[in-house]
Amino acid sequence: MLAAERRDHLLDLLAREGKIVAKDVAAELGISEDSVRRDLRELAAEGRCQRVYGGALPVSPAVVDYRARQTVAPDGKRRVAAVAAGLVRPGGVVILDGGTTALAVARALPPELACTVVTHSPTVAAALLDHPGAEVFLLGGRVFKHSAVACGAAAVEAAQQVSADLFLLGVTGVHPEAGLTTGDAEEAAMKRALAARAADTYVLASSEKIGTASRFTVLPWEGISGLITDAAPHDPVVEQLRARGVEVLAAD
Amino acid sequence: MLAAERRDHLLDLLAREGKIVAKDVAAELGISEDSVRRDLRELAAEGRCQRVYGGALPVSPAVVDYRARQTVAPDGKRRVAAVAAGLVRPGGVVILDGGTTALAVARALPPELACTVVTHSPTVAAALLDHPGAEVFLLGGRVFKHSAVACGAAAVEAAQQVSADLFLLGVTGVHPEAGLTTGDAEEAAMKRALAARAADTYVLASSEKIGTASRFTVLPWEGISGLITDAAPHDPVVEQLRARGVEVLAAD
DNA sequence: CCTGTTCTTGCACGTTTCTGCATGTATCGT
DNA sequence: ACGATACATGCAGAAACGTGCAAGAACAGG
Repeated sequence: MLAAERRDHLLDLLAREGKIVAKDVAAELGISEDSVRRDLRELAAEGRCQRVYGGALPVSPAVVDYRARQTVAPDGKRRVAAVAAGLVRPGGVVILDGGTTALAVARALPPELACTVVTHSPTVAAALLDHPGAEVFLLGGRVFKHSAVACGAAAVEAAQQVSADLFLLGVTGVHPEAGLTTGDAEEAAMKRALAARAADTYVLASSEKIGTASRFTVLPWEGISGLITDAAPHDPVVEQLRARGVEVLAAD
Repeated sequence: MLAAERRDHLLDLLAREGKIVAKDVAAELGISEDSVRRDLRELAAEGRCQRVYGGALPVSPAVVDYRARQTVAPDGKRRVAAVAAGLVRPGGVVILDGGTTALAVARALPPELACTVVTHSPTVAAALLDHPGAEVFLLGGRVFKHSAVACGAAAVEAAQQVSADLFLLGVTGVHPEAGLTTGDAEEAAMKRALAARAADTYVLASSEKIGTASRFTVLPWEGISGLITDAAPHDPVVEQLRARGVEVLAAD
C-alpha cells in the first residue's frame, strides 16, 4: 500500500466513522503505529484533522458524512474485484450484483474485454456506460434505495429471462454457520433468483464481511461455486469455509 | 510495446485499480522502473494523474468534484427542468426519459415530493437514489450506450406494464415540419412506447433543440400534450408550433 | 545508402523519503 | 502516585527518486 494512498484512507475513515484510533488502523493495515502517527501528524499540520491522544478526530467536530463519497474503493475490495473480473471470459455473460464491491468489479473489467453484463443495479450499469466492450443488459423493477438495486417481483421475473455463465454475488455477511446473508429479504430473494440463472456463482467477500452475519440468508454453501476474498489465507473463518468444501480464491 | 501505448496502459490501470505501483508495472511490462517513473512524471505534468512516492494516484478528488460540477446542466436546461419538475403532482406517477435534460429534472424534483418515477435510464435512477421521497421503478432491457438508456424489445415490453400520469420526453430535435426527432430508431420506438403509457406527454425542449431535426421521428404533434422550452416566447419556430396547436410552457 | 540528429531506454550514482525500532518523555486511567 | 499507554525524537536500513550519461533505435535529409 502506497503512503499517499494510506493518507487518503485515513481521511476517508475519518469522514465515515468520525474518528481514528491509531492502534486499530495500524493493525488493520498491517503497519506500525509509528507510521500511522506520522501520517496523522502530517494531516493535522495541514489542518485536515485534529490530532488527539490515541488517534484523531475530524477538524469540524460534528460533521460526520456517513455517505462519504468513496470515489475509489478501498484496497481490499479492489483486489477482490480484480480477481472477480479475471473470471469473466471474453464473450461470456456475467450477472453483476449491486453494492460497492460489484461496482469495483465493473470498474476493474478490462476495457477491451467483450462480454455481456447483466445487472439489476443502475449504478453498475452507469459505471459501464463508458466501457467500450461490455454489452449491458439492465434488469428492471422497483428500486430499493438502501442497496440501490432493482428488486421485487418484476425484477425476479425479468431475471428469469436471462441465462449467464457467471454470477458475481455481493453479500453483507459471510459466516460459517449463518451462511451468506444480507440485510433485506427482497434483496436476498433477488440474489437467489440471479444465482439460479447462472452456471457458476462466486461470492465477493472482502475481508470486512468475513465472520459477520446479517438478518436474511441468501444461499446455502452448496449453492455457490466459490468465494473470493482478500482475508488472510489461514484466517480461521476462511479455514472453516474451506472445510465445508467452499472453493476459496485468494485475492492478494 | 510502444511508449504511447504504455502511457495509455498506465491511465487505464489507474482508472481500473485506482492506483499505480511503479515497481509492479515495471515487472509486469518487463521494463525498467525508470521508464515507468518517467511516464508517470509526464502524465502528472499533464495533470492526468497525481504522482506520489512509490507510484501514482488518480487526480485528487477535489478536481474530480470540480468536473462533476461542470457536468451540471447549463442554465437553459435547468430552467426547463424546473418547470417540468413542477408538473409532477404529489403522489403522481411520472415517466422520465433519458438524456441530460431528464437528468436535470431528476435533480430538480423537490426532495420532499412523494411520487413515483418510472425510467429506463440507469443514470436518472442513480441520481434519484438519494431523493428521499421518490419511489423509483426501473425499466430494464439492453442498454444503448450512446444515449445511456434501456431500449429494445425487452424494454418496450417492460414499459407496457406501467401506466403513468405524465411522461417527460427528451428529444434531440424539435422542428415544425420534421416534428419531434431523435438520432436512433430503437430509441424513438422506446419513446413512443412510453408516451403510449402516460396520460400526458410533455417535451423537454431546451432552446438548442428548437428548429433542429434528427433522423428518426418520435411522435407527431398530436401525440403530445405540450412542450417546455426556454426559447424566446416569440421565437418564430415557437410561434409556428403554437399555431399547430401545441401548448408551449415558457421556462424563464 | 550514408550520416547527423533526436528520442528513448537502461544503468550508475548520490540524494531523498519512508519505515520500524529504540529511547526517553508526556499523558491517561486508576 | 503509579503503571500503562501513547507520544516525539533520533537513527539506520531499505526503497524510491532525480540526474547525468551512454548505447541503441528511429528518423530526416543529403
